Amino acid sequence: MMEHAQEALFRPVRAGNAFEETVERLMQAIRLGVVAPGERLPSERELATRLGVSRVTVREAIRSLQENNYVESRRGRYGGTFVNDVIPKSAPGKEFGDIHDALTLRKVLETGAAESAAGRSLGSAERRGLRVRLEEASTASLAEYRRKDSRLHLAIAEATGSASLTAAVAESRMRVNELLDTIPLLEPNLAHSNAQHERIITSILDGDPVAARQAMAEHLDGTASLLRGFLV
Amino acid sequence: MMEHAQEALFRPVRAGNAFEETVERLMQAIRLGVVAPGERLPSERELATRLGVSRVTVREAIRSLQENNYVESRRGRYGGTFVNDVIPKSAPGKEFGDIHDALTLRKVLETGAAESAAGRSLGSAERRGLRVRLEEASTASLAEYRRKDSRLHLAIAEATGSASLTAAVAESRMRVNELLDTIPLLEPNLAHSNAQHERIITSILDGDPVAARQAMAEHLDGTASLLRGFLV
DNA sequence: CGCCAATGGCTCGCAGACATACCTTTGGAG
DNA sequence: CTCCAAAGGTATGTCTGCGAGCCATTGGCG
Repeated sequence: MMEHAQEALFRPVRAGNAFEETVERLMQAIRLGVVAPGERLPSERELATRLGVSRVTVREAIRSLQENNYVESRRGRYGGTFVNDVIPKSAPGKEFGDIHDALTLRKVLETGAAESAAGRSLGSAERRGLRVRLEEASTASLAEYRRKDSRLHLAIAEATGSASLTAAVAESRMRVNELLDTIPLLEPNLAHSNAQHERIITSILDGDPVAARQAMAEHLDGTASLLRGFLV
Repeated sequence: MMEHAQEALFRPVRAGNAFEETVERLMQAIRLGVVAPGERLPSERELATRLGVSRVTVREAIRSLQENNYVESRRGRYGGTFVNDVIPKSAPGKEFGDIHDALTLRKVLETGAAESAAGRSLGSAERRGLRVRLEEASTASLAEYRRKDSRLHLAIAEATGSASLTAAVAESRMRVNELLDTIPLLEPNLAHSNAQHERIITSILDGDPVAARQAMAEHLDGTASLLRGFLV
């Protein structure tokens, strides 16, 4: 019997209860900037349908986000639940094994996504989307950088045309962002990142998978060593 | 708002109910050969703990496997639930989008895993494990090939030292295996695969990430084009 | 031979999540 | 000005899954 493979296969079937999972997803959408501050979340009924949970559970999750000041709800038609500007922080407490695990998975997923995206023939809408995200990230302030950065990386994953891969990248980024939130973000890092983003997107749009992978790998290695340095 | 990233983030929070998820996991362990025919599954109590579900749910899942002749249970000390030799088949019914999705994710994960494994300094136990799995796969009969093949690929994922990556590979393989089960497996494919496995493992043991990735990519492209040919 | 530890087999009450229905608020359309 | 569609807010009965405990069976150990 393969002892180690069992650890992967016999891991818990559900990350938490329906409520916790739902909170986690909504947090992801907000922290990754998929729904920006000031924007509206889908309606409770729509979220319930799409997330596959009851509306009661969605409401409990939203309530918990309200109490932590992530969102505000307004009633009536054209009402809804809106994302606030202030985004609270989370606490650290990670172990080395977690860091290796998270960074290994991220590198595999994101370098693979970059290569895969570069290998496809992208539609004009997709090409424009990538350029827009790149522009947004490059002009972002320090405060909003992490969110714009995530949106760019998610756009790259989407450009692979694989929903599973996009979902995996989103989850992976959440894990890594939790780690990144515990270390400072400095202007020089930001400038460096922007230059790397430029190279990645150019390579993808040029249809050069090797260059895209290479550029993404260098980009990720930067934050990876930063993390290892700060946290170990 | 990023419309497409939402599809990934607002996907259902739970794949199915606890029972279905549990059946799925046990099926994975069996179909991927992590628990071989004749071997015993962990006890119900242990599975309940590790899978994070109640023992009642584990028992219902096992019951369903029994009814489909995957396993048999024996009571008493040194009893347990044992995997049968006969492994029933599943029905097809896939769409093109699913295939692209599954194959894209698999390629990203497995080429990444091969490269990552080759980039680590492996312990002697890990090196031996890889050689054993390679030997097992190369001497496998047609009937047992898929299982031995999966065990080898899982061993490669494990060699990255990332539990998340291993879990992702396991899930990805299950999806692709479902597709592979619908097309014939021929002797020439098998011989070809074995040669490729040889190259992959050699590259990993030699610590050559570029060669390992390249070899894995070629290996996967083989079955990928086979699949696209048969199913589209 | 008898004990007993570890396994599968079984039952019952509770808590979480669900489906459904209805109420309240709001602002644009007519 | 009225209406009403669409959003959040609330209540209730049902059911799945869980926890915990106990029973039944088996084979090795003393």
